Parts: sequence; C-alpha cells; structure tokens
Amino acid sequence: MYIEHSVMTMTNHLNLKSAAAEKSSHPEYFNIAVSVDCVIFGYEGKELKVLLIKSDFEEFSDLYSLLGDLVKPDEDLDAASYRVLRERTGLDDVFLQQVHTFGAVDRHPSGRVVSTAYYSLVNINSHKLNINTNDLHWHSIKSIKKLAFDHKKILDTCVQMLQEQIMDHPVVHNLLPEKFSLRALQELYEAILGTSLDRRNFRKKIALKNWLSELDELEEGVTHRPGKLHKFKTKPLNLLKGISK
Amino acid sequence: MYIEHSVMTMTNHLNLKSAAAEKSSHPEYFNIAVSVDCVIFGYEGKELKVLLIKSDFEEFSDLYSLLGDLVKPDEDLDAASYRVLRERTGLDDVFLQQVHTFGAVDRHPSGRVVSTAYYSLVNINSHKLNINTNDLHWHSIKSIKKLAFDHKKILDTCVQMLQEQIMDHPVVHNLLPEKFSLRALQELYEAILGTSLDRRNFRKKIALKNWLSELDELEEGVTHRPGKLHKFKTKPLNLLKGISK
DNA sequence: TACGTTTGTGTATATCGAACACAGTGTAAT
DNA sequence: ATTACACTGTGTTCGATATACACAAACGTA
Repeated sequence: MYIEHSVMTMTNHLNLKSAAAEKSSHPEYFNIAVSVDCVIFGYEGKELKVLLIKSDFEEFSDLYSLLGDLVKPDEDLDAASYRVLRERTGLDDVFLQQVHTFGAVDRHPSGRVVSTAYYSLVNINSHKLNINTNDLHWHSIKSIKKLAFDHKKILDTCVQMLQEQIMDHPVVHNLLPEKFSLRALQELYEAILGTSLDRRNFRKKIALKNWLSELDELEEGVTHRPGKLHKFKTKPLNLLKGISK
Repeated sequence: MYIEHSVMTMTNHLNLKSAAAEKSSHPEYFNIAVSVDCVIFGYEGKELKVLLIKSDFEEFSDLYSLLGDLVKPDEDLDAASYRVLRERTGLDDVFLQQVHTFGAVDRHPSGRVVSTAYYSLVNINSHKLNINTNDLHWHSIKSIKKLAFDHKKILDTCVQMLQEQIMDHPVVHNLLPEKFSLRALQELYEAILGTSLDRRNFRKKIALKNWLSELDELEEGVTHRPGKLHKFKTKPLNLLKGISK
C-alpha cells in the first residue's frame, strides 16, 4: 500500500494503479490511503485563480485536478500539505489552512483514498515562485466548471472558507506585492468575494482592522491621481500556524 | 493493515497492536490507518458533558478517551462517524459535524493513525439512548483536564466549533426535551459558552432567529411562576447534512 | 487648459449588541 | 390570608457597526 513517492511527485495527483494491483494479492493489508489536496490560490488580472494540473487519469481525460499527494507514513498530515506546496511551487513559509476531509468511498476511481484539503495563498508574480513543470497552470476560479475526482467540491469548499476568513484575518497578505494601494486591496477582496464593495466603507473597515501601515510613497505608472501605498504591519501568517481566534 | 472490526467495536478506541506486528513483517504495505473520533456532547444538570470511555492502553492507564474506530475500507468517512455514534449510543438520525483532522505522526503510540474528529449532540435522557457498556460515562467538560492520545486537543477544538455554531444554527435541538422553557434554553447556552447571558437580550436574540414556536402550555413542577413552554419549529438537523450557510 | 479617472474624506440612517428595572404570577411556609 | 421567595415577561437607552451616498482635489493626457 505504500507507494514510492519520488515517482509520484512529478506525476499527477495520486497513482494508485500499483496499489490497486497489490490489493488483490494482499487484500488483508490494504486499508485506506491518506492524501492531501492543496487548493493553491493566486491573484492576477483582478481574478482569483487556482493552480491546477492536467489529470492523467483515463477516467478524467481533459479534466484538471488539484495538487495532491499521498501522505508518507512518517510525515505529519500538515507537513504533507506543506511538502506538496513546496514541491509544486518552490515556496516555503507560506500560510496553509486545513479546510475539510473528504472521505467518500467512491471519490477516487483507483481505490480508497481519504483526502484532507488545505488552502494556501501565493503571489503569482513572486520571484520565488517556481512552477516546476509545464503541466501546471493558473485557472480563473470563475471559469472552472468541472474538475477531476471530487475536486470541484473541494475547491468550492475552500473558496467558501477563504471568503469567510478574509474579513477576520489578514490572510490575503501573500496575494499582494509588498506595497500596494488600497484600490488594489479592494479589487482583491472583490475578486475573492465575487461582489463589488463600496469604496469608502471598505477603507473604513480595513482601517479599523489596523492591519496596514500607510507609507510615504505614491503608486507610480498610473494614468490618474496616484494613491498612497500601504503595507501589512505584520509578517504574513505563518506556515501551519493556522488562524488563531 | 486491515483490522477486524467486530473485535474492536466493543473495545476501547483503536487496537493497532496486531497491525504494528504486521508492520515489521510487511513494511511496504503498512501505510496509515484512518479513524474517526466522535465528541458526543450531552447536557445534564446544567452542565455540558461528553461521553468518554476508559482507555485500555497501558500508556494511558487511568485516562479516558473519546469514542473512535477505524474506518472500514468500504465505508464513507462520514458513515464511520455515524456508525461509531450508533454503536455506542444506539442513536440514529443524529446531527454530526466534521470538525478537523488530526494527523501528527506521533499522536497514537501504536502506529500511524490519522483521525477525523466529529461532534454530535445527544439527549442524555432520551429513551432511545442506550449506552451499551458500563465503560462509557458522561463527564462534565469543565472537569476534564487530560485525556488519552491527543483527545484533549480534539475535545477543545470541538467545543470551540460548537460554541461558534450555536448562535447561527439550531444545533442544540437534540440536547433538550421536546418542550422546554426559555430559561432552560438559556441555561444550556450558558453551559456551552461558559458565560452568563443577559436574560432579556437572550430572549430577544432567540426570538429573532425564529427557530421556536411558543406553546399554550406552562412548565410544571417548578416552585415559582411557570414559564411558557416552547419547541423547535423544525426537525433536528439531520444526519450528516451538516450546517448549510 | 480642459477632460478623464481615481483619490481622499464625512454624514445620516438603520441595525445590532449590551446594560439595565419593575410589575406580575405561581409556590411554599406560616 | 398573608408574606417571602423565585422566577416570568417586557422596553429603552447607549454605543458600535453596516450601509448608502457626494464632492473637491490630484495627476496624466490630449
């Protein structure tokens, strides 16, 4: 039931074909595989995006799927999600939030896999971001109608969690450059929430959170009156620290 | 790696001793066991309680643990939590809410077990409730300092989730008899939240939810002015339907 | 210098949570 | 029958917060 991971990290999601073969010869040892799926959000062109990979399962040809992998026997569940993120994006020290565990018997065509979903927010334009295969692509959330496995449901669940958390916690930190205008921040919130927000009320609300400090710099390269730049006072939420209430 | 469940249902939590023995002879097939842990809340004597079993692990002698079991290979994760609840309490059709999945490598002394926590609310005095062993006991939440495994952390997480949900969803339905006074409801909320509440404000708030209907009956057997009885308009939240927003 | 676009700011209104008091009704004891 | 006791049932005020909404100033461009 244990699957060589070095093989898997460069391929798409889980490869249970060999495990399924083992199952028939050693049924008493085959129980349930444990995996993590990472919903890696990015932000670009005023759209919330998610990093997907083309499914290499016949059952799901032409569909995309989330990035996931089996959890290693000597690896914490949280650490597995962090490893997937690192292996896929080269990013370290990024906020990861556990969302829900999906455990329907038939959710994976090759065998029984229980998968815990995490979401993460990364800066698409970060110089540290290193997408290590051509198979990975950013997809606008709005354009996604169908994914492999139950990944659409996982995605929807994570989007909803993200929406619930952005007003209470400065999770969007990683989606923006270090310095940004309030307008940019508002556009980000609008993209995540899928609504438009009143500008004055938004600024008041954000000001009350006390998350930002205003810089003595103006945005540049815009064709209108430039706004003041801001930055987050605190470091981005830390790896796996999660959200404290 | 697959463990006979009929043996387990009457014993305490997981029994991985045999699995651990298998591990050394067939390391390549031993991956990770998947379990569920149920935090079954009850309410009695104005206290929030939880159903616990005495741990039969040497490592945790004299400690109590939550009710859990391994998930069967052909059983949905949610169904496993439902089965544990049914096997332990005889109760059917009860609200269950997934809360979090705990996956630290060292959380179980006998081997690698990833466990998904659920909470549930049951009526301690229900005639349907049938606690099928003498090893199960209700413990006041406030009195619990330490549990086996990481179960104290699981319990705390579930209590917190319950506290967050009771004002938005009529989850406490199952903790009360069919007809109850507003005072009884308030005492229940106070027990769950661990605070005292202003009576007039509480009644206003509950009235706004529109969850209750007032009956033409008064409470009986009290030594003071009796209050009007109320009941929930809707059926209790359903099995595994979860909370919809 | 006029236009287009965005910045930056404040007020009025409705809603919500928190604090708070008093008359009424049933029981139990005398 | 009277009284003590314990709880029911109810409304207002205050501060905080959400929402709706308008206008002058700044910068770039033509």
